[in-house]
Amino acid sequence: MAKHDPNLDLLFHALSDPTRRMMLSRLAKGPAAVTELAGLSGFKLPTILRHLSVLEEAGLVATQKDGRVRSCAFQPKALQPMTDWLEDQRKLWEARLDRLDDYVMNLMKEREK
Amino acid sequence: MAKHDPNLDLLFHALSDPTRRMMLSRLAKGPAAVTELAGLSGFKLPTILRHLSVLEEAGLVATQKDGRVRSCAFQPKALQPMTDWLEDQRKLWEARLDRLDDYVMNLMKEREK
DNA sequence: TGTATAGTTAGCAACATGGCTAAGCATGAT
DNA sequence: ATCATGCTTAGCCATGTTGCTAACTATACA
Repeated sequence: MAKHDPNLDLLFHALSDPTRRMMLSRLAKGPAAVTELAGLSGFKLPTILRHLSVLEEAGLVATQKDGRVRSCAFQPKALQPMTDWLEDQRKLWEARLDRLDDYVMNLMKEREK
Repeated sequence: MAKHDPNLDLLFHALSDPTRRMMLSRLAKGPAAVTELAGLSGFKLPTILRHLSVLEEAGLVATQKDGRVRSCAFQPKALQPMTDWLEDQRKLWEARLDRLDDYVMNLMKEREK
């Protein structure tokens, strides 16, 4: 029940950009170098590096250098806080529906009297 | 297989702010007026209205005026594109693991020779 | 050693975001 | 009719984001 999870801010923000989502989709299929990601997106290298650092700060991508090439790898576990949040919301929503249900049932019982 | 879904941009962006997530959590429990949302957050009304419009544009909240009070309601269906995207990513990732698995199996078979 | 390749860094410009105050409008209560 | 309430709009300010170019570093290859 995190009141103000900065991790979620970073996660959702990272995913709110189509270029970053494209990068992630590529990386979900396997690791790739920065230049390949740049090629796929059509953006210049510095731009991609910035996006990459956003993804890294959100924990969605881990990178390491092999010689002069930086290899980027998708980190699926980083999505967990998001799915947890979704689940929390669903629970709230369903509890609400349950209460509504009770309410309606009571109304119907009252009517029968 | 949306190449550049602007809907997802709006969705993820809307969820990237803690104040907006707090508003959503409140609304998941049932409808509320703008003033109540402002009270919960501690921010001023205009600020909350701005957040509200972001949530509305993402389709996450629907509002309507009853007299002079605007009632806000959570729209859980709006989360669907996000869960779909998550599912797509998961598939990509698992396909990758499958290919890795095949690769390792082949390696082991080679070794047996 | 020299040259091409792969990143990296600094910094600029345009625009978006998130907070605010002040002033306005519409509705409900007296 | 008047006043309080609840929302709405306009506009300001500080900061963050997203693209770029230019200049730099570091590694591989000949």
